[in-house]
Amino acid sequence: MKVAFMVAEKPSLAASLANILSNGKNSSRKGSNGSCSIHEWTGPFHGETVHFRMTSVCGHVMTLDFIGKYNNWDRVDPVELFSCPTEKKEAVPKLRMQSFLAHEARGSDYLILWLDCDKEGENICFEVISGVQNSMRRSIQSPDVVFRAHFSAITEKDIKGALTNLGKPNENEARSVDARQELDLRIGCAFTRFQTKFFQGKYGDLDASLISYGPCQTPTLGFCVQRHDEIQTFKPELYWVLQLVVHTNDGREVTLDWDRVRSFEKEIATMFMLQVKEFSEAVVVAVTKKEKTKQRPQALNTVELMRVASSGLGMGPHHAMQIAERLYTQGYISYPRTETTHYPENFDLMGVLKQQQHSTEWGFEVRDIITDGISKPRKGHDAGDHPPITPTKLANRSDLDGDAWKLYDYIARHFIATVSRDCKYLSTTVTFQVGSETFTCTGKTLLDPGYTTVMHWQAFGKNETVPTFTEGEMANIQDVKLVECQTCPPDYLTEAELITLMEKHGIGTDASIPVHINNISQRNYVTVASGRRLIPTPLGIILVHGYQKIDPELVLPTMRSAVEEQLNLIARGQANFTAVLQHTVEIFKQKFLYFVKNIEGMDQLFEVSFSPLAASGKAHSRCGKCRRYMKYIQAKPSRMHCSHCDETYNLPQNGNVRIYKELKCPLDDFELLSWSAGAKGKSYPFCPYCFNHPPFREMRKGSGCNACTHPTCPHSLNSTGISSCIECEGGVLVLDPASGPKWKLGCNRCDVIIHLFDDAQKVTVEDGVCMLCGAQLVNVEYKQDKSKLINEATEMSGCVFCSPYFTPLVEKHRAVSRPPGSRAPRGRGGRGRSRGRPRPPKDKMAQLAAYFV
DNA sequence: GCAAGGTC
Repeated sequence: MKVAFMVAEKPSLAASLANILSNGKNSSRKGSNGSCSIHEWTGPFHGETVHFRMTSVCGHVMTLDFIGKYNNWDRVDPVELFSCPTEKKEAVPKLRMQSFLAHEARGSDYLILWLDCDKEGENICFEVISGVQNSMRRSIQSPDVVFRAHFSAITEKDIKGALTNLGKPNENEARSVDARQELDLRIGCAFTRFQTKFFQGKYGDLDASLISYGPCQTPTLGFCVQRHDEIQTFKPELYWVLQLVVHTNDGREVTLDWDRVRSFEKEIATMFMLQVKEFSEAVVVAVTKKEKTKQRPQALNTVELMRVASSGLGMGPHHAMQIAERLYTQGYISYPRTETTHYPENFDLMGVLKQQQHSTEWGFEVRDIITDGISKPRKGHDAGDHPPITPTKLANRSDLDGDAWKLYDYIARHFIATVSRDCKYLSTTVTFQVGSETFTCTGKTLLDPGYTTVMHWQAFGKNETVPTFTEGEMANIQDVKLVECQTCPPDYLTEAELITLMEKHGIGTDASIPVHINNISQRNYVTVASGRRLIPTPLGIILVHGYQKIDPELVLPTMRSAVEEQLNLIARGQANFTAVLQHTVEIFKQKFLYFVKNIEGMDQLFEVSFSPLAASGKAHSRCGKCRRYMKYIQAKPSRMHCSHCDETYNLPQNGNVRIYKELKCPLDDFELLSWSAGAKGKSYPFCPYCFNHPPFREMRKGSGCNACTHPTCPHSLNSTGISSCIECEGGVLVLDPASGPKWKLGCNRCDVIIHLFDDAQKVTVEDGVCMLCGAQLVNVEYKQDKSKLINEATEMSGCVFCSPYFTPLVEKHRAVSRPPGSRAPRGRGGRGRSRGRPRPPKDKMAQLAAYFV
């Protein structure tokens, strides 16, 4: 039987498609990469019965990067990034997606691509094709091997229709994405590296380990700074409002609105007031009643979800999407990333509604709708991706924790609102005449709350009704006065407004908008204030003003769409890929060169707000070259700076740096420092000079004394190493001599930590080795009354792994805040031998040799 | 250490 291999963009879609196409009769198994599943069934295709095998990727298979040597920030001039070679790498190496696809496609006759129907999806089609091309039974060049399914909704009609009407993947669209990737990479990285190195090399209090530039994040920041500038340059203006208070016939007071609203000239306003003051009564000249409608919402898409999460629930878009993702994988809501606000024609609205009818929160309202019949949802926009976001099963408050519940509550209420009636009210406007001047008052009377019973935050307040007046009635004027007011500056941009601006200008996508907002906040360009308003920091303001000074296009919101217009030429086959790419790269290279040449313009702004390196930080430890104190700059990235030598030395990050007993490095005379990521983290002594300029070939840049191969220095690996690491290949467990009284050994490669001899006064590594395992012996000393040794001994030597009297005092851990991607702890256990000791070296020199293989 | 775009 022939095999048709089919690939979707994500595992959930593969499952839905398989279910539809097989009429629910498919078998499923987990794929070798642990993330993707394979669904199989037999069915008709091209006039015969074939075996269908459907799986998915997880988004892009590949990612673009510069070839290795161009990733060295110290040796590469950023301008080279506009022309240097690039390569495609696996986007998530641990998924081993290429080999997974090649394996599952083996021996297939047809390849049917079910990727999302957008340009990114088209690009992923070709990533899949290149992954499976050697696995197919026939060449992918053959005309009837590779097919593309085009679908605009995940419905039975659409999906089955797509299978019987297959097309071909669109190479032009895919190529336009290739071009976009290359442009973003070259432009973003060139500007980012240049700015970062330039300003970090000059200023000590930037508090930013990275000063990034990007075609999406920078215009995003631009919006926030633009509002800041509007606030700063705002000049308040005085204006006057004529306020009239009349009596109703039941004795209440009503303040009326002046038809002229306001006057910016006091004399004129005063003149009107004097005219009105001539009268003691206002004539009711008209009472108009009009039925008005507040429309129920359209079906929910991602951007609206993020807006409401930010403005209504106080959740940032990034956080909100993480929670939405979780609700989705737990089966509470439908796929949360979609642009569509229109339910598919055959969407089972009643089915979804019925799931909610026993809710303790909104079951009552739901049952009402079921009884009265649902209102047809408003027409929305169908982007052809996923259906709108809806609940998919009932959750009660106790099923979900805080934010997850808040988000689910909103999604459910929003859905119910879309099938509810509109809110209807009567708007009554009473018009009063006083001499030449007209005044009004307007009130609302609720006729039908409709959807606002479930979206209760949109319901009317109680005091919005207007008192009854009848036409021709005379109302007593209680008071006439002129109120002096001032125009107010706008407030800072809310996150919700920013999302709207980004959407409007096509900056980012529904999936990347939260990422860009998160970026500008994490990079310290904006802070999130109360009400989730975004206030730019001095750094953010200077960056934007700097671009505006040198080349305003760099921060213009139109820049992204201008580039995309070029890319669309490729997508539509109207221009040659290479020609467009070269042309656009060249433009940005010229912009880059101009920016570099004129960086002084931005630097002048930095000078005003930031302090030069030489004036930053606190005197700390001595420089080995000039013997003067260097300054410790704490702002990210923390550094040491010698103002006399005008040198900056990088430091290990994310921990505390202290002076280590005023000891010195024998090689360069720099004062030794000790770095620690806290009591449960890693720690080691280091020389600030060797850390940046490793003295030995085998020592990597960014290493401490625990990786130094100095033959005699008492702080080197040679003197403080105990044994090869019990977990990783090639690492050595080294005593941190500065860690007491919470003594610890740490691996100099991985994040294994061994806590030992708590509260001991002194721990030293001895010359001898353990006869059993070859580890260096250790000597421990306790104060008399603090001894934890057997018989309250104050001093003892032995092997931390093999000496039985030591084992109760030794405990293995993993450093907290271990780097992402590292393996999870494998449980407690101090004795390496228990898991099969990985070849303990026989002696110190062998140990060193083993370390550097 | 960098971009933006997919997705987990």
